[in-house]
Amino acid sequence: MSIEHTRRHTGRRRNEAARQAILTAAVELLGRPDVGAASIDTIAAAAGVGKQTIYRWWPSKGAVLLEAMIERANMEAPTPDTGCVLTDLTTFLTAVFTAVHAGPAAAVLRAVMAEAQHNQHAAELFGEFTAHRRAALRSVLEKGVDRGELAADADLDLVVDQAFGVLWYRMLTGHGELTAASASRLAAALVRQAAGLE
Amino acid sequence: MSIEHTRRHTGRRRNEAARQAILTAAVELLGRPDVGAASIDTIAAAAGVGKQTIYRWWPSKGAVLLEAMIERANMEAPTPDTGCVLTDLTTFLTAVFTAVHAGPAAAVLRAVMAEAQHNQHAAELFGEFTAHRRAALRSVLEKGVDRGELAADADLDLVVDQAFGVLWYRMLTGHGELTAASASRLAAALVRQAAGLE
Amino acid sequence: MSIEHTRRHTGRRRNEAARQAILTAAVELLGRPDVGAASIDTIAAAAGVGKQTIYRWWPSKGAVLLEAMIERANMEAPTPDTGCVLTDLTTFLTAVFTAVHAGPAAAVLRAVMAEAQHNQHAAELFGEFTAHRRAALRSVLEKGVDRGELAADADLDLVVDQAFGVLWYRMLTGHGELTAASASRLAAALVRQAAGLE
Amino acid sequence: MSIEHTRRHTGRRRNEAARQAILTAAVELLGRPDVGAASIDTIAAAAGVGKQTIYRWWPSKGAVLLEAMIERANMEAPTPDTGCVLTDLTTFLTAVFTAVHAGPAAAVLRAVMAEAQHNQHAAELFGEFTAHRRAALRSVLEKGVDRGELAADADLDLVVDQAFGVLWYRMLTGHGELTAASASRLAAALVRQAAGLE
DNA sequence: AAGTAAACGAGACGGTACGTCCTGTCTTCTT
DNA sequence: AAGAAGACAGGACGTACCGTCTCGTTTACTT
Repeated sequence: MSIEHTRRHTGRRRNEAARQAILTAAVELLGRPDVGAASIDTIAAAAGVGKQTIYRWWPSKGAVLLEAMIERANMEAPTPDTGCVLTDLTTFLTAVFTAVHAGPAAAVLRAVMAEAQHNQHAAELFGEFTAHRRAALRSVLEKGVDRGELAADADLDLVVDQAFGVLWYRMLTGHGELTAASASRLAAALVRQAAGLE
Repeated sequence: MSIEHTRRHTGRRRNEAARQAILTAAVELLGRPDVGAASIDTIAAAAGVGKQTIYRWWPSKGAVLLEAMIERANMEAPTPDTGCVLTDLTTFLTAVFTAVHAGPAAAVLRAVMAEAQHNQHAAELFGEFTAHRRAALRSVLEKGVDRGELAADADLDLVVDQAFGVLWYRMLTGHGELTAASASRLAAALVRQAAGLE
Repeated sequence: MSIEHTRRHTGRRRNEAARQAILTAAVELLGRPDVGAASIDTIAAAAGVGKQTIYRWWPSKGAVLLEAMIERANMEAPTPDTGCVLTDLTTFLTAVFTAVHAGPAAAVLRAVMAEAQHNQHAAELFGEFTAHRRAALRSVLEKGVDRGELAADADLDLVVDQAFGVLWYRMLTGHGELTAASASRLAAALVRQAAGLE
Repeated sequence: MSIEHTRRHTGRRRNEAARQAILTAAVELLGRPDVGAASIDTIAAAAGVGKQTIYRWWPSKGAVLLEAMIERANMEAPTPDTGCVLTDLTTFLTAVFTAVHAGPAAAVLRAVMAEAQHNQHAAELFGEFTAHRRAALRSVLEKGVDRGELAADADLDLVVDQAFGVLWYRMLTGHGELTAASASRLAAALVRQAAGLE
């Protein structure tokens, strides 16, 4: 028997309402046309929160945005399993492309990326996020390999990077559409590429 | 009506040494491990130059970095024409990947990208730059179509975006190698993908 | 009508140890060379006490310091009555000067004064304190008047302000000694001044 | 012949208008009934100035206030020389008392004093200021000694500290008037005290 | 040679945002 | 009910940059 229950926690608990208000305000401000409107000060003011409450729980602005992104922007796209890798991949990419195309997600993602380029904290968190996303997509492709739809020696990491590469490249440069049609074409091309050469 | 083509210019000319010193200092500072060390102030100080000399010739920090990138980082990759699209594409991507892999180019590119996310000037200039780069790569692929190596209905814009997408995605997330071998694999995969399905 | 004089008090009583710890910590921290080290947070932490325990019993930081001053710094100088006003005054001022000269009292007094300049609570409490101190000194002088040692029309309020004025002025500016010798000279000068002109 | 004129100054010069605006705003804000309204932020805002412009020229808020005090509050009281020490002292103290009694000077002086209690820079500057003021008053008294109006062995430093002590003590505690009548009584008392005892 | 004009190094300016610190209040669990 | 712990809103602090604006100096073309 372990003692261990010396003292679990003491003092006031984290205010969930404040946390939500901060994330909401962050997303809302990033959605504004005025780029750069989302500073820690303005987020705190918009959320009706002290700046310290932000810094108590997040190490940097990027971390706030990342969390907002994950929670708000619903980037947790499904990893479908219909038995057909083309269908699965199309579904996955369509979900991601349209999520980014329509809502405020693109602004948030772009801001997170920018933050990660000159902020250590943000870079690490962003790295974890993208790794997780790649793993999700890879698992979809691996099922295709298992079923023999894709070549056994296909370079899945490369395929994954091509998929997310197109997404990020178009989002960051602002060129090219991120439509459902575009996602379908990309999915088809990638499957064709990885299917092997009969 | 006065012709007035007398007196073309009066006063001191632009100091090329200063221009070079600014670009060099910018690249050098971005190469530092300390991210964020490259501000206009620090660049000016490092170059032994007044800030106004920077703003006289460039509209924003992003513009300085972009020019530094083009001139220093030697991003002007060749657009080879050997008669074989796989060879041409491999050459192109290898040049780009290794340029980014080795030198300080990656740091500069990442900084430019970050700048472009919250700066109008920088975004436009960056857009022009990437459009130019895409056009270069596209011309390589178009020759492949003309020769029948690639399918006539291949979505070349998508292929281009996949190529640059992988580059930028790996550079920005810091994941995945940007080696010559990696470039070759990507070139081969893209040609396979666009070759058509006979 | 219910009498209800059962249950005089319910709940835990005030913790005297906590009170002492707070006052001790306040004085100790003010004695530190690092000026400004004494905040409510640091006092609470040093005393091993919650902040609320401080605010439950004192309305402001100034009030804590004032109480610490009165209790610790032993500012409750005696109001001697030997039958000789010069002796009494010398004793009084020597006690005050040396108390301030030696111990941590000066730091506490200076902090209280500073607090009182931008804090309503502190100002009022400080006003009461100084009024009480003036009354004590005045009573010493009044006995001298009664005995005919001082002129009947002597401006005792002015004499009192001269005495405390020298003390505070030297303490706050850090100039001039606050020694026993100095106290004696001041006492003699004030008696000479107020004795009238025979 | 010395060369020496290597380069006197380079770059833009200090903006005198900004300096004046800062000092004016500081005094104006301290005059407000709302204690604590004078922060660096509010002073900068009221003066239409960036905060850095304040920090570029003054090491602390106390330094700003001190300079404002010296320049605005016209604390440079005259050091009269009429040949009669009582007249001179009365004139001097009346000028000081009424200056403090009427205008915004008292608020500024109190704030400077408070600053000096927890700020090294401010303390040193304040020390210089008060030393200068003491010297001025002392020179008035010394002439009285020279003329035989005051005792040759009078403790002039003590007299000076009594005069300024009464001023500061009354100002800081808010008790007692600082009127012309009050100044006259104090002058008379101090002369009587220091005149010697024949 | 003298005049004129632009570019230069230097650096002060008004602003905005940062991240830290402190105050006084409030919750939560423990004594 | 009081205490220790600690989160909360608010707000000041002092620093770092940005992009603009003087300064006095230097360099080059025009007269």
